[in-house]
Amino acid sequence: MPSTIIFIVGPTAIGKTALAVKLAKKVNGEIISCDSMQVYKGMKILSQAPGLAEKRSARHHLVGSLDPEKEYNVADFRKKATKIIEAIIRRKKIPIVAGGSGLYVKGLVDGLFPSPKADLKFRKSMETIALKAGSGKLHEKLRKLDPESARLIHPNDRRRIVRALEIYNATGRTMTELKSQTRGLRDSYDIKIYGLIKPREEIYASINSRVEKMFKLGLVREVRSLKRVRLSRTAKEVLGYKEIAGYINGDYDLDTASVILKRRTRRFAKRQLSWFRGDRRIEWIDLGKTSTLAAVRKIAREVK
RNA sequence: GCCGAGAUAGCUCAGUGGUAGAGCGCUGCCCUGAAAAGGCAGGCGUGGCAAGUUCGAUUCUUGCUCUCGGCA
Repeated sequence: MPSTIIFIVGPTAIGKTALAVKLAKKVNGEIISCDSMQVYKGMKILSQAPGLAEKRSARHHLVGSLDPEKEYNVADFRKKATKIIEAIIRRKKIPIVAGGSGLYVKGLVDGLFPSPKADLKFRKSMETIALKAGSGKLHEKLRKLDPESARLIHPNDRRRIVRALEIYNATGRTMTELKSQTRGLRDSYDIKIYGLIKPREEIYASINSRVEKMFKLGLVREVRSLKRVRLSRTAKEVLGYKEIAGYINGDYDLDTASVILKRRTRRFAKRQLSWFRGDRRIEWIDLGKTSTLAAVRKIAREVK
C-alpha cells in the first residue's frame, strides 16, 4: 500500500493554513508549505505565513526558512519538499502539502522534466534581441528548433519562449523531447488533493479585510526593513512589496497603496482559481457551505 | 448671481449627421527552474433629461438638471 500524501489547495485568503493545522492535529500530520513566498524570512506579513500559534499546534516546513536574498523556484521547492515528505513518512506521519502556488503543486505531483537551471546571461541576451527585433523574432527561432513548443507558446509570451530556447541552448535537446521524461510523486504515492472554494464575493471580502489587517500588523514597517536588504529577483515579486514601496517612495498615498494591493491580490486569487479549476483530480470543499471542522473530519475519514 | 467648460462603458477619457471606441478595472482561459510572475481572449453602453431641425441625432439648435473652474 503506497503512503498517502494530502494536498490542500485553493486561492489566497480562503483558510488553507487554518484547515491544514486542524487536519494535522487530527491525523498526526506535518505541514509542508507549497508557497513561493512563505519560505522567505522576514516576510511574515507580506506572505501571510503561518503564525506562532499555528506553528506550535503543528509542525511546519518551508516556512520562513530562506534568506530573502536567495532565489527560489519550482525546482528548489520540489527537491526540498520531496525530501521532507520522505522524512515525514519515515516518521510514520502524514505529509500535508498546503498552499496556493499551482505550478508548485503540479511540479510536485506530476513532476518536472529534467531541465537546466536558469541562465540569466542567456536570458539577458535574448531580451536584447527581443527589444530590438520584437519577441516574434524569438518565436521564429523557436519554431525552427522546436516547432511543437512554438505551437504551444504564444508569440507574445516572451518568458516562455526564452525559457524554451534556454533549455535547448543548455542541453542541445528540445523541451518537447525532455517532456517525455517526467516523473512525479503520483507515480509512487497515493495522492489526495482537496481544493477549498467559496463564493467569489466572499473570497474578495476576505482579501479586502486581510489587506486591512496587514496594514495594522505593520506591513509598511516590514517593507521598509526589506528595502534595506538586496532582495532576490524572486522574493521581490511578493504581492505588496512593490505596492508599498511605491507609497514609501512617495508615488502615491497609503489609501492608493491599499486599493492597488487589494486589486492585485484579487487578480492573483482569480488566476489561482483558474489554475486549479481545471484539475479533475481535485475534490472540492465549499467552505461557504461546510465548516472547516466538518471538512477536516471528512478528509480524516477519507485518508484513514 | 454672472461667465466659461463639461455630462459617452464600473473609472479616466477619445470620436462621429447614418445608433460608438481606447486604457485601466472586471470576466474567462493558458501555464515546467521569475509562478504572489508572465501571456491570451472578451465591449448593446436608456450616449444626463426633454423638445426642435433632419429621411435619420450620441453628433446640430433650444430649454432644463447636475458637475467643475473663474468672477462677484
